[in-house]
Amino acid sequence: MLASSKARKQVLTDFRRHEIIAAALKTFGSKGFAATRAEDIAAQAGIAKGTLYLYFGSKEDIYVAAVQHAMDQLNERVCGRLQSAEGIRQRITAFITARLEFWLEQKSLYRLLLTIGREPQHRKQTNAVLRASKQSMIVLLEEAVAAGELNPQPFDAIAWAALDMLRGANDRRLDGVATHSIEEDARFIIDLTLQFVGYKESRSPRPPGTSRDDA
Amino acid sequence: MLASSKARKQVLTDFRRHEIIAAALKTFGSKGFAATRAEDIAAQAGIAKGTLYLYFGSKEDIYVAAVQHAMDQLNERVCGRLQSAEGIRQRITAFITARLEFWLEQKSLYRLLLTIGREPQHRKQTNAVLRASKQSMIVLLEEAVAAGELNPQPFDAIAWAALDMLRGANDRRLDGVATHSIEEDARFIIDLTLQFVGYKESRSPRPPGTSRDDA
Amino acid sequence: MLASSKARKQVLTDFRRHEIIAAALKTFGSKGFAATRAEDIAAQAGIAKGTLYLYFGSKEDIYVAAVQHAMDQLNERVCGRLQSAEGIRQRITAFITARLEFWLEQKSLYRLLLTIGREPQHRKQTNAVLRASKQSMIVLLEEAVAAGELNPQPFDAIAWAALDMLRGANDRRLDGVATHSIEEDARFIIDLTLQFVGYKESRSPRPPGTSRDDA
Amino acid sequence: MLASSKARKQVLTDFRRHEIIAAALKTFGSKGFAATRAEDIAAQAGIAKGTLYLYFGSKEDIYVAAVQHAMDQLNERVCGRLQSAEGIRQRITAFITARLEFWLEQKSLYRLLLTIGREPQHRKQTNAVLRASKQSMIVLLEEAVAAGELNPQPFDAIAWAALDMLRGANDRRLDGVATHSIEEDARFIIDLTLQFVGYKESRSPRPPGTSRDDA
DNA sequence: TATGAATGAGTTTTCATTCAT
DNA sequence: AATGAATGAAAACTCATTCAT
Repeated sequence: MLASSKARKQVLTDFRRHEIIAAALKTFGSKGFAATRAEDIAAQAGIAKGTLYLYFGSKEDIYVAAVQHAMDQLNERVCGRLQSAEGIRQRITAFITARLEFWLEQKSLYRLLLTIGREPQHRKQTNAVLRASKQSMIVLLEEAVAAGELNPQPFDAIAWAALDMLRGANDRRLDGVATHSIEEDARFIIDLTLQFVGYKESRSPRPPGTSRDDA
Repeated sequence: MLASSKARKQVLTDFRRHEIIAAALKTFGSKGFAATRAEDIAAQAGIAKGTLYLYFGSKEDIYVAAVQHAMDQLNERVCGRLQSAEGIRQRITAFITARLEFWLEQKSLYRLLLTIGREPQHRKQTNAVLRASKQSMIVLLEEAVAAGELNPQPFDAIAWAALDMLRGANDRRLDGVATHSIEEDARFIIDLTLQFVGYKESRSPRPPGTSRDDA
Repeated sequence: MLASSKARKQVLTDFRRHEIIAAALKTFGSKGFAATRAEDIAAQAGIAKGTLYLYFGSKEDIYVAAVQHAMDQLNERVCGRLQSAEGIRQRITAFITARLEFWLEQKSLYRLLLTIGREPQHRKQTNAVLRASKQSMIVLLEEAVAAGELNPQPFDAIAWAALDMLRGANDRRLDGVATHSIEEDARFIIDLTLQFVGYKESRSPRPPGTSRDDA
Repeated sequence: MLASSKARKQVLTDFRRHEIIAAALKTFGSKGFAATRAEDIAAQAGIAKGTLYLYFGSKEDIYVAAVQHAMDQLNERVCGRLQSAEGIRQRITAFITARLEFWLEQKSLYRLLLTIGREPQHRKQTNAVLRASKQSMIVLLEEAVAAGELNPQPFDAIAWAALDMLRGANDRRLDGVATHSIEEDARFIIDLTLQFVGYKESRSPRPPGTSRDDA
């Protein structure tokens, strides 16, 4: 009974934290970090200023939590997409497209990462997030090697390159200066990436009972 | 005499402005824009707080001037490099390398552009700067078409891609997480770009009637 | 319950605002407007600097509120006095005396009106206040005409004259250079005014069933 | 020779001081005291900021000098007018009219006296100025007594009253809310004053060989 | 003597954070 | 737990005054 009460309390706390994070994302994203007052976030969340400090230690803490939350969401989204994707082309497409779509929905957070995320005090967290993304991409490519779709090779550089292009595409889209659709952007990045790693379309993805490198 | 006096005054003013810009770059670069107080810049420049406002109208004005100053320098540098470069490979190499080197020297400013440069109020200037860079790259490629080194094709996407990769390389280098040398980064970007636009080394750049690699 | 809570809050807010106005009057009055820092007012009110801005938007706002507050009080005072006054002599006496007494008690505010009240940006409000006073005086005289105590005539000039003398008397009293008592000052102004408008004491004020002009 | 050189220097210094005072009057008058920067005065005077401090110790000093200068001018003007005026009516008319005209020309200074002149730190000088004016008026009336135009009586109150009305007329004129011409204002004040002191027009001013009080 | 660049104390206002209710 | 009134540190910017030239 006591345990259940505690659990219930925990759920409530989580709920409040989440509400605050959502409000923070909206507000930070539209006004920027510096221009957002604690009160703005509270108002957006429909609570009082003081309540904020019951759930977070400071404005910065809220920022950090918001980023973490968003990254979790992004990962979830990407994973979901990858589940139903087969073959390196489809999988990279899922990886790229999910990211383009996600940030388009999360403009606010994206802008946040672009600005305050690069201020000295947050650079570390931001870099960690980016490195994680790159690592996921490498894993994708390694799996393709394992599946016999690609030849073994160092993937570090091309993974960064793909993410860099992805970032550029995002920037331009969110700045309203994009000239291509999400699909076109994705297609371009994927083509360029696959071309670079020497992928041949003919090598059908995982045709059962096929040996790897018989080019 | 009067003219010379005026000229002397102008020189002095320019000198002070430049001193302030230099101090601002250093301070903004290490503490970020928001965390830098006008007084910090003054201290770094070795002048009084009030003096700042004799040369600039506001903290923002200093930022804008600093960016302009740096862009001028960058352009000068790139132009210088291009002068002595022949053939598309050499020219793109110059273009990329100059940029990698420049920002490595101007870490402070680079960080500035990454943070405040992306705040809503500066997005426009920053985007203009980026678009100008992309345009330069396109010009480079078009010249290669004119010289018969490349086939005509739309270069917009690949130009953005190259700049995106360049930016990524810069980011990682300035964040201290780079894993390659400037030369390697440059080489990678150039290779990827040229490969994408269908450049064959054999088509020797402008030495008429000479073949390079005839594998 | 909610209503009562809101009401209580309103009362508290009004109380604070009033406290601040009182403190402002004291401080402005003794140091002048320009020399008074926001912090001085806060200190006098026994609150923190920032609290000021919870109740007023700026130093100027406090000034405007203080003037409004005082004018309300003055009007109330004068009205009260007029209620129990009969006949033009008694009524003008009430009108003048109430004003002399009021400003003697509100030295601070009086000084405020004399200084900042005449700065270009406040001239309008100040003039409105003065015009309202003059209008009251005219009404008084017109009522005496209606009551048959005075002959009809233009009262504008004499009303201004009376207020000018009143102001002079106030100035000298508050500057500590007055040579007469309030009663003497009042008596003088009233005599001069009534003499000018051709008032004869014999004409007893409103003796019922009496015709008007039988001089 | 040395003496002449010193004298010449003195003349130059006086000239500069006067130029500065003139500039100060113009600037203070239009912008108010607080809003006028030392530099504004210098610019108006066509000299450099630093030069100001060669002739005056501070902004306040300039203010004090400006007031003194203006009062000297006013007195000169009034004296001039009085020279050619005979009889108490003409003389008071001269006294009042000269003042109305003078301040109309010296709006700037008038406004200055109305605002900063009443700030605590200047009240003393301002009051001295006012008292001097009142004293002049009393002298005028006493002379009329000596000339047999008026009966001896205490003139203090009526002198203040006249000056108060004068001030009111000036205020309204400079605030642009005057409803009468200078002549009408003057006439009104004079009539009221003379009426109060029991002046009879028939008593021709100084008709030789006439006794005083034969009412 | 004249200058005007440099100074830095001083002012208003904002807002993250606390804490009594 | 929730509130929001109160706090006061901090920051941008101004301008009277100084002083080296």
